[in-house]
Amino acid sequence: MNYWLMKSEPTTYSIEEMRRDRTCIWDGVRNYMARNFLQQMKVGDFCFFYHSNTKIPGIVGLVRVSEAHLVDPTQFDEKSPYYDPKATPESPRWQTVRVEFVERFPQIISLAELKNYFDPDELLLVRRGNRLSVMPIAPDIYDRILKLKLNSPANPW
DNA sequence: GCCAACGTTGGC
DNA sequence: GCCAACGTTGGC
Repeated sequence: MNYWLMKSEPTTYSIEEMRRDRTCIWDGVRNYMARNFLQQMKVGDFCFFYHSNTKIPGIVGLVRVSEAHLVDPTQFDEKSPYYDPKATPESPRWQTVRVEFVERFPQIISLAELKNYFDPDELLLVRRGNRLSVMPIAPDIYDRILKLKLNSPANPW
């Protein structure tokens, strides 16, 4: 079992939409390192759902991989903002996964809180200059984040 | 809105 | 293959 964190801007796709849809294809990732992590995901892996580029950035819920090794269909769609003219159905460039909703956390675990509790060497997310939208989470760090969720005082979101 | 950090592109 | 220019991410 592996653990991950995936970022989404809530104006693009939020945890509320994820809860409504129950499942979605995690399309639109156009960074090779992030794609390589997506390729390593297995059915049943857990992913933290992170809201980025918003007033209070942070982890807002949990999803689970329900299908692995999917071809991202948006790369072939000329009308999609994620269209990639260099990708063809014969040799696609971008793979991804389908995820299913698990839970929306009662409180956000804010980036500020995560920075307080974790060192940059344990959690990629709080490493300076990090821009990865898909990243691995070590199992022990995953457990500690879940405990934070239970213990963290109510904060606004 | 600013800007640091970083990835990508393309000329050479 | 180098590297300057440019575009994007995303916190603040």
